Amino acid sequence: MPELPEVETIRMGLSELLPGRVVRAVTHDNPKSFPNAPADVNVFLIGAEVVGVQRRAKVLLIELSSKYSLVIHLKMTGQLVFVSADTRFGAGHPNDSLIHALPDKSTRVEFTFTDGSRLFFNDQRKFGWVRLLPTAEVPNIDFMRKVGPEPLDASFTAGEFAERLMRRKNTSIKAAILDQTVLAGIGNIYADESLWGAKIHPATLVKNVSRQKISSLFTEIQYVLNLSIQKGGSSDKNYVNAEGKRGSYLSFARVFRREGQPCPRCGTTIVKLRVAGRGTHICPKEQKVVQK
DNA sequence: CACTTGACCTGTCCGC
DNA sequence: TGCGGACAGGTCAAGT
Repeated sequence: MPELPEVETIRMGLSELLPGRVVRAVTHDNPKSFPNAPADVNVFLIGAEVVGVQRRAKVLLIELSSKYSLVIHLKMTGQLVFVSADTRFGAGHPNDSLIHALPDKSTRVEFTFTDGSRLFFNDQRKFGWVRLLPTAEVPNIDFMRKVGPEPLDASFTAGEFAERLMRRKNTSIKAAILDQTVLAGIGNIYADESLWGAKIHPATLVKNVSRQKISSLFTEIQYVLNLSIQKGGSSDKNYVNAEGKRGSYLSFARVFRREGQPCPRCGTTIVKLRVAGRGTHICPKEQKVVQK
């Protein structure tokens, strides 16, 4: 669901759509989805102009002229969909990519801008959240202090990757790369895809993965993340971009959700198992658990 | 401290 | 057809 490529796709969309717009009104249906005090919202959100949109790990940051920022985590089923003032929902209209009208029953927060356009935070399962924080304090929240480096930053090296992995040397390699404090942005889809690319069994203990395989995994992680950003991310059920459109990475996926189909490299039937408490997809011939 | 499991939610699918 | 249970998977709290 929303992992680094999906959140990055939304960020790119929103950074074209939001800057310059001024918030006129905010409504929310669920305190958990937007736990801020109403007083803060009235003073620092209403009337503020969007300055820019950033991403860190799987978190979106919408920076406001009030020196506050909206910090948004989509968790599993979150969506951020922008709708212009003249949008008509449904097939046959110029902007008919949205399947149904918004707000819908999953809408948790609705932002209305002064020009009549709107931004919807939809979240079926209510795991995601929106917070309003002083921009200067964002780096100090727990999540930001603990989260690891961005895998697509030019400064992130295979050496640093290996070093950070070794903090989790007695756990499975899959659990380690899903750990956001090791590196940022990997979720279940890109974990399986990159481990297949590097021919590593997800249950292999980190300490038993060779240096060469770790280096290969580093390359594969960057490859699958970049490819997915190119394809607009992975849409399973819920994910859509800032314009309500789906991404197409899953039609290029090699193992994820492809149990019963042939491995694209060797033709062996892909199997699904459970590793680190998650559904996990592998080629059983090419990905073997290594023990030392 | 290192690591694993369960909880948080809602919707869908599968077997009986 | 209805109904219970498993499953989906990001993160944090609680347990071993």
